[in-house]
Amino acid sequence: MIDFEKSVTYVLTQLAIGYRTYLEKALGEIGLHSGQVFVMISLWKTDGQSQIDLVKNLDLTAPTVNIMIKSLMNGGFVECRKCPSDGRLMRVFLTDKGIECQTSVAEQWTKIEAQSYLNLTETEKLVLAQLFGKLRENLSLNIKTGSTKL
Amino acid sequence: MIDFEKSVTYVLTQLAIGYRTYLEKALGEIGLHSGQVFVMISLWKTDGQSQIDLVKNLDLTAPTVNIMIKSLMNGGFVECRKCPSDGRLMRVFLTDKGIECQTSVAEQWTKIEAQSYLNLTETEKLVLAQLFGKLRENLSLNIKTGSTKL
DNA sequence: ATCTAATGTTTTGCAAGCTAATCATAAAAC
DNA sequence: GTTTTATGATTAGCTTGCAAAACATTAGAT
Repeated sequence: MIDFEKSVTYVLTQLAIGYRTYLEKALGEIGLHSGQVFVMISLWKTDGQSQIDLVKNLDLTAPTVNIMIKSLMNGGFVECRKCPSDGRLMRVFLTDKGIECQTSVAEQWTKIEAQSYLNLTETEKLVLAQLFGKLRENLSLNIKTGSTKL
Repeated sequence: MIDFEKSVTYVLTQLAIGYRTYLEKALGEIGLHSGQVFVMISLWKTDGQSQIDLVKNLDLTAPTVNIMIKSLMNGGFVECRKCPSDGRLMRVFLTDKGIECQTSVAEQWTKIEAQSYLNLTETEKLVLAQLFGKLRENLSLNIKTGSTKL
């Protein structure tokens, strides 16, 4: 019988909950939530994306992104404008507030990274990044091919 | 400026979403959901725990566990009995169905693990476990001491 | 030009996590 | 013995993720 608690699935899931808690606390003062910040990260890279762009870039679903954008609009971080050339598209643009808060977010983010890396050597950091890459490959393998059945 | 997308926080969060999706699909036929299965894993180890026991063992909050137990009761996986010696405690016991499904869950879980490990050597598996351990330490550090402020 | 397809957004309804507040019971103080 | 305090369970309300279905608009077929 498999030892659930030592499995990647188990440990990684637990870690992710921890990271979410950290993010919530770190972003609370800025006015962002743990999920919304990922939308911001994508917009800081490429402003004016449509929802479907964000869906693809963030690997989330349309309803998830849709709701997050609404919250971000309420918070004054982004604003939406219908694309004039294609009425279906809703382009999302950063407001000044949305642009400016990047610095604060980066600060908080850097602190969490530093804490994560507390007792890791440079080599270990590299190895971790590599292993994460492999895990991601392995998982997305089936997703991309569509054969999600296990 | 920090490269958000290459950070542990970012990558690990994305991975966790992937694992959740996998779990949902793998457990769907069994009738369990991705969160509930962690309660089951704890009960398979120690049956008859109270909610507060589960909260501590799973590192979750009381409301989260409370709702999961309700769902698990609805699904017929567990049943609850008030502790006769302490009326506050609600002990959670596995039903036959709850005990029996462990085999199926282990099967599915093993498949996900196998897929995770597809292109990893034995050494890499060990290193990954070690690194996960360190991350967990680093994160829970502040949590345990109470100084959650960043 | 019209009808159908496809594409993008939104709504609805669920599960999973949280905080804060409430209720029930037990333990402790007095 | 009564009151206060502490503990465990629950409720209410939020964010975040999903699937499925509905809606709006564009593109394609005829």
